[in-house]
Amino acid sequence: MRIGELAERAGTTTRTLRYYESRGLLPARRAENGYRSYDEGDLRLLQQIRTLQEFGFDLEETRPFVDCLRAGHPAGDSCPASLAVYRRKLDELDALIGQLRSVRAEVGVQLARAELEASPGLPGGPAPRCELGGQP
Amino acid sequence: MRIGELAERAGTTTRTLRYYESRGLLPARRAENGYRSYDEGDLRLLQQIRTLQEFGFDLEETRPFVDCLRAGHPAGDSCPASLAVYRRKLDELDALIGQLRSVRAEVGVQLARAELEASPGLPGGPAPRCELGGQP
DNA sequence: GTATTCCTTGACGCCGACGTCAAGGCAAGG
DNA sequence: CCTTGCCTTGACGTCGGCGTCAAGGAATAC
Repeated sequence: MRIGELAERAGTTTRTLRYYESRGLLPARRAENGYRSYDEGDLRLLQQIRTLQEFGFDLEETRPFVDCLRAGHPAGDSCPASLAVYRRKLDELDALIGQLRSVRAEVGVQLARAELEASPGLPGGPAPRCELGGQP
Repeated sequence: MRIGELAERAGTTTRTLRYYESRGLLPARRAENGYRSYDEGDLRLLQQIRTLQEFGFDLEETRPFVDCLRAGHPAGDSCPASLAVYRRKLDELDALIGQLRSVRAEVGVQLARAELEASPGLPGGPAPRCELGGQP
């Protein structure tokens, strides 16, 4: 099949496929007229790449999976190098999620504090007195 | 004070300050010789920007806080526009954290499955038979 | 004077994963 | 023949937040 059909079947664009090829990730055979030519195996490679990309993997991180498939293994993650990428990604995700939760908590605190300071007294009720060390 | 001192006191670089000025975020008065001139108020504005940046706010998102401070309010988040940014950021963080947790779970599942398929039998023990529908 | 250090503006570089436009080739249909 | 639609390579643009270099002016120390 040609590049347009492969792109459509994988839900991506021809530009993306040429980009992958330029990165050495998905090289293509050539027809006599110079057109790129792909087969079902290439579609599987491409689907592997796209799946990992959707998970937020860098292109370079998908390379072990692609190499693994091309080496004849049944799945992209049948090779130790792919498992190593999985594990590294899990660590990255844990670290990132931890940071984001920390930031979320801090922003939440700031919002609560700012809202309190912005409402010195609500209509219909007395404002709570929350000064420190107070026995009035 | 001049740009170098302000940058150092805020823990950033002169390039960054000129960039902020180019974005209209932190304009500077000029001394007679053309040098940028800042005061303690500018340091406070800059600290506000830097704090939010460390939280992952875009530069544009810090603008309401800076405007609020410049309008004479005691804190950058004393204004409704700043609170709105806080709330929007909280929503963004919640969404992002949710996505990342989902991805983390999925990657974890893939890793576990791939590890299982990679170890058809451990040395020292019989491999667990987990085929479907089996009464041997 | 001169050496040093600060300051100025301007402009290009970077990163990742492509988007977009340009100029042209090739195949098929009418 | 002409049009349409696919394909080719090449090259520049995008986004954010600066880094880095270049060429030159200004203030201070010696």
